[in-house]
Amino acid sequence: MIEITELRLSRNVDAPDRQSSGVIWINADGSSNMAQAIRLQQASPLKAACNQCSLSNLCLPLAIEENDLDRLEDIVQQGKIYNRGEHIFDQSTPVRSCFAVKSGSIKTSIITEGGEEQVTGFFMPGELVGLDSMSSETYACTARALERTSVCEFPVDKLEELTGKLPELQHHMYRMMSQEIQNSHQLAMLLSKNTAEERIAALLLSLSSRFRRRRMSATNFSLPMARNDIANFLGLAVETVSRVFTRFQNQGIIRARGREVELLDVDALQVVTRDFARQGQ
Amino acid sequence: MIEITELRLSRNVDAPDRQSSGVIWINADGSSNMAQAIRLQQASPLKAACNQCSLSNLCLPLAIEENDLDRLEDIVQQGKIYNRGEHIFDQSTPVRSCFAVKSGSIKTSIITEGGEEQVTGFFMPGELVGLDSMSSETYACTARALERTSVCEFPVDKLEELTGKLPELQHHMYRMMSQEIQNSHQLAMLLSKNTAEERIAALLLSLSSRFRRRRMSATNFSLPMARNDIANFLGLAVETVSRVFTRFQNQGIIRARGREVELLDVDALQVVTRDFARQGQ
DNA sequence: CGCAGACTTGACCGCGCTCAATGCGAGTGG
DNA sequence: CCACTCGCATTGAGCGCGGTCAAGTCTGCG
Repeated sequence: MIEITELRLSRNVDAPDRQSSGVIWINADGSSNMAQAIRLQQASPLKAACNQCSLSNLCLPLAIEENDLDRLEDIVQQGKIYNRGEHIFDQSTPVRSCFAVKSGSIKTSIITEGGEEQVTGFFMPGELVGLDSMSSETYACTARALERTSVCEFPVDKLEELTGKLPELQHHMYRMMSQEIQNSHQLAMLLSKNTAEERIAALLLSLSSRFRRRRMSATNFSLPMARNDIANFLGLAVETVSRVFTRFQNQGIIRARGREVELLDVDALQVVTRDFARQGQ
Repeated sequence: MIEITELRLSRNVDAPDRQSSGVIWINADGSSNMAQAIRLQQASPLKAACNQCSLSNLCLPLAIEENDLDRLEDIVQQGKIYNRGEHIFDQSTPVRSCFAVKSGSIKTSIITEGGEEQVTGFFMPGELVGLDSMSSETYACTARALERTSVCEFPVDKLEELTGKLPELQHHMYRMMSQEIQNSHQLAMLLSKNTAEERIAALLLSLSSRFRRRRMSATNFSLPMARNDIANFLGLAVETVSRVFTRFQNQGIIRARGREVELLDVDALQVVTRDFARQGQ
């Protein structure tokens, strides 16, 4: 049985990531985390602390033995920050790295010769961006930050070298890449067979399950992307997305104000996505 | 610049594959190749001869040094034959192997809970099937032979083990898998943005370029799949596919009788696929 | 020869796109 | 503080592409 709730990368996520969000916060005693951060960086300039990362149980470290973890930490560059709209990498430029989202979110898209954009995916914390360009000459897509976003960078040449030495990591890479293929096939299926309502219901459920994995509310979250991106991703017009949202709202299935969304009737959403399948049997 | 001509796996192909087609032919002198084949198999029961395969320059051997080739031959099971409609593997069954097409052709598809089928790809000689299930527990799709088809089988556990030892092979696997992701994204794009004519033109061009790689005619070939499969793959109704074919024929762009197709005006087809892009700039 | 499955063709209609206007919230400057 | 703007989201009216339904034609195969 196939769950349609995974439209994007089932490599998962976890936990509140306050300490990894790249935000400087002020403690009650007036101290901030900035001083610590600077001291940490100075002590070990590029060395990351995957073992202390709240996402470690579902990011790449998940596939690695405790004692091999430092080998991964040797190659990763941690904690780069991108502001909303900034490019993490650009289509057709030479591939250097793939990236793990630490906090925030990323969208990837392909630009055609004519300048048309096609959004190919949304990436949430703990998910890996750039697998579609792994071992390629140039990036197959462009990755942009949807909000203030912090990422960990894995140079592909070093990553390849490491996976050659750590069979479990290699296995994990294969699994994630084939997952990526499957997700893309699921998307293709959604695009070719389903109505606007079914597509949007599927997306909402996908986001919901991905928020749940981060131990955040699965029914109450805010969309990281604009309506425009949703429409583009799902092969719809913006107006259609808007109309479906209000239709769902009138039916009492969801409540939406701007990007804030509340799922009031998850079962109903699941019924919508399976609607087209019912007549099959 | 992105070519839309690659809807399916750019891992390529080559050459007439008469000797690898699994067909027994009779020579002018009355002798056949069967005796030789049997003798060969007896001499080395399961050992394949990748170095003698006409597809070796574009299949997996392409990534391997001459002297390492026997290590690949050790794990491959060569020359299994499937008749039209037979299953190479089934969705949701445990993953054992991925397969390279030697001759014939394969379609892969996902079956939903409701019994709906979605064709996810067509595979021609030299192309690798099953990458979407690499390192998974169970196959993500079902693979069926579209005609009499011979394949080489690579057990995934042994393949993984081998890629850990041969960095170039690992690199090649990554590249093929990311290609697969890219192709699937291209398909998603086609499905979400393009008209029926554009989709079909793109498919014809994709097939054309893949025939050319096998040093066969790029303008004169016969479709391995039924109209039904084309429609399903492209997210269209069979009737629409039919109508577009006749429309193209009336415009003098192609000539089609049943599965036999002749591309009369390749440029016109390319214009069709780029049509939607023109208004972008 | 006759049947079944694949393909083609035609008539009709609905979903979702297009075009256009309006609503709304955030940021900016007077 | 309000007025203004800009980007984003919503809502409405009209229509065209492609799906559906229904015949009819072609083709291969027993």
